[in-house]
Amino acid sequence: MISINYRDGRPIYEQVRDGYRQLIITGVLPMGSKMPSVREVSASLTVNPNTIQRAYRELEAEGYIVSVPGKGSFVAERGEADSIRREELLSRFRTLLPELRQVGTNKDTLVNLIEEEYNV
Amino acid sequence: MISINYRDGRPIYEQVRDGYRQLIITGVLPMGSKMPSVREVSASLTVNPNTIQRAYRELEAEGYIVSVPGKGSFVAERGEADSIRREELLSRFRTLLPELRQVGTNKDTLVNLIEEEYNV
DNA sequence: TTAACTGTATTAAGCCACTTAATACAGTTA
DNA sequence: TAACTGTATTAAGTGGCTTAATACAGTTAA
Repeated sequence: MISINYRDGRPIYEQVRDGYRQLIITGVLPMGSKMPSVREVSASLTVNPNTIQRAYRELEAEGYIVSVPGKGSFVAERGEADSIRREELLSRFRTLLPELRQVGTNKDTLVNLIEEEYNV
Repeated sequence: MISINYRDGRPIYEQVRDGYRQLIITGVLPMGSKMPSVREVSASLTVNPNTIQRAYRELEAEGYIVSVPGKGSFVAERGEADSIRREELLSRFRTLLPELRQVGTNKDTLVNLIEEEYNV
């Protein structure tokens, strides 16, 4: 379902977390669908179960999945999870702007990039 | 001159590097001016000299300062350094856009943030 | 009911980046 | 000459990430 990159400096649990978050946000994993079990992901990626557990724990804290002992983990209803994530991304966006301006980035350059993104 | 935050998860050398880069970009440290010596910063922040040396080494690699053994480190001419940094920031900006869109961020929200930033 | 699954928790160990520490060397400057 | 500068090296400590080996409780299908 997802893949990890050992040359990536980021911890494996972050790569797993971000990978599944992306699958959920893009709708590849629809609401209510069952996530692969911790042990399944662990086996398919040849990674310790504890590492996957940590990724799932964080996804649950973010509101993207719901874990039920004995049953499994399931993709949660979105909405609140998205708004939490949106604020996080907007915060990074706002941080980026003054820095871009300081190094001489043109305003139109940025607006054009946005136009391109939304005109697809 | 700058401060570091131990609760921040980022390494100290990154905080020092980013802090001085900011001082240079904003013009607080003008072109050609002398940077505080590695030992001075080390003493004022109560941090090992090697840690500061690493921050300076990276700032020099980025083109923001020039270090001369025996004389000191000096703020370099900007231009090339800024363009390297600008591409770095633009890359992050481009990465952020599809993610923001996916979680339902409105295009005008982003454009307005840019307008505000540049209308100051 | 039993067997095989599920999430969850714990303890111990290893690895590696970051950091500290203690020196050392060469060039510069007052 | 003495005190500064950047730079380099080696050794050790710390903490986060990861692995490993279990264990427990709840769920589910045979």
